[in-house]
Amino acid sequence: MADDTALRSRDRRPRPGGEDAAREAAGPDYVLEHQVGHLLRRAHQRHAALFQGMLADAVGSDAALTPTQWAALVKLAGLGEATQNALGRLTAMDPATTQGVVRRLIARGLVSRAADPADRRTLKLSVTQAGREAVAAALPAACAISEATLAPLSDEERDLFLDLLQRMAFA
Amino acid sequence: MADDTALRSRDRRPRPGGEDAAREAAGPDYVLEHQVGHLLRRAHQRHAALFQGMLADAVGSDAALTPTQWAALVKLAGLGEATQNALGRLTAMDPATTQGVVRRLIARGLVSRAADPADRRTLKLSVTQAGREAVAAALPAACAISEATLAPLSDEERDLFLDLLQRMAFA
DNA sequence: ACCCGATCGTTCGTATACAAACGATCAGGA
DNA sequence: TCCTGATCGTTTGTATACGAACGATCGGGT
Repeated sequence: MADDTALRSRDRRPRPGGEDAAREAAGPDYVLEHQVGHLLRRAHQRHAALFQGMLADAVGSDAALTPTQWAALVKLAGLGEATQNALGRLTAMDPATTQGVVRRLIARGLVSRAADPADRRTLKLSVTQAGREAVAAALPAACAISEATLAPLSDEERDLFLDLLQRMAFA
Repeated sequence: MADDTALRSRDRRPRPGGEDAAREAAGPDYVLEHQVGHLLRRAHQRHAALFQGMLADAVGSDAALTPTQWAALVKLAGLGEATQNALGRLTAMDPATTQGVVRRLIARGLVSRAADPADRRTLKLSVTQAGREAVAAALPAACAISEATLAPLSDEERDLFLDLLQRMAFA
């Protein structure tokens, strides 16, 4: 696997045209750290780290939920009842992902499923009493996490950022 | 997608006090769609979809790279040479993730590894000739993808958004 | 009544992403 | 010298995330 076609990476041979070797290698003006995609990924990573740490501190690491699980649980709590795929659409998860998330929530006793006699394809999901208590217990932390994620910005910047981000997300 | 917040909880008679059932269930003022974390996740998803689609159109679905693979490849091309973990740190991947990404890049012949006699723990990575050609081939698409991701925003908004996002990502 | 396209939930395969633990190696100090 | 802490890359396990394919079911049109 270690073929030797590699070790000519640094033969910087300034061509008469004047193009620079590093620019030739990485491309002109393409700085990874300035690309939206990379910045979105890093910001999302930072939020996920804050979420995991702060929620575990608030409710205990054994009762902690992932961001995705929290999204599904809160959404379902607000709906009262929903089909699995419908819940997935409202939380931006595809059916395969939703299946895993819901399965873990059920395994924890936070969500229950029931067959729908009117449509035998679907599953009616609802939040159990333990699920409602979990939402109530985690809610203050969830708010604090959103706060902490936005901490680098001033109040006016937060409003502006959220507005622009929303347009980026739902375009 | 018409989101229906109208679906209220099922058997709820409005109490004389006036408190609403959905608020009681999901918590007051916590609207998932307004949380930074959720918006970051959706925006990141949208970018990933654009990336996959546009890059496949540009270089063919068989030669396409994932956003993470592209980040590692471009970064390594700019460095000329790097250790695996060092490359991971520069692209915000932990060692376990980096290992998988680099392994796939090597399997495609875009990156090569060499032992470092000075430090037998490390692996020196570099971009192969095929890797440099892949970078050159994908670079226009990469720029177009960043453009397309920012398309919902005006020019001034883009600058502002990137500035705020950078502070969110690197705080 | 039948058919046919759409939707439901599931499964498989692949690719991030991270925690945790591991052996190997390095660097520095007693 | 030896020891000790740090770093390197790897592996395992878990959790998103998505494409693709699947059988079951629904609904509409004929």
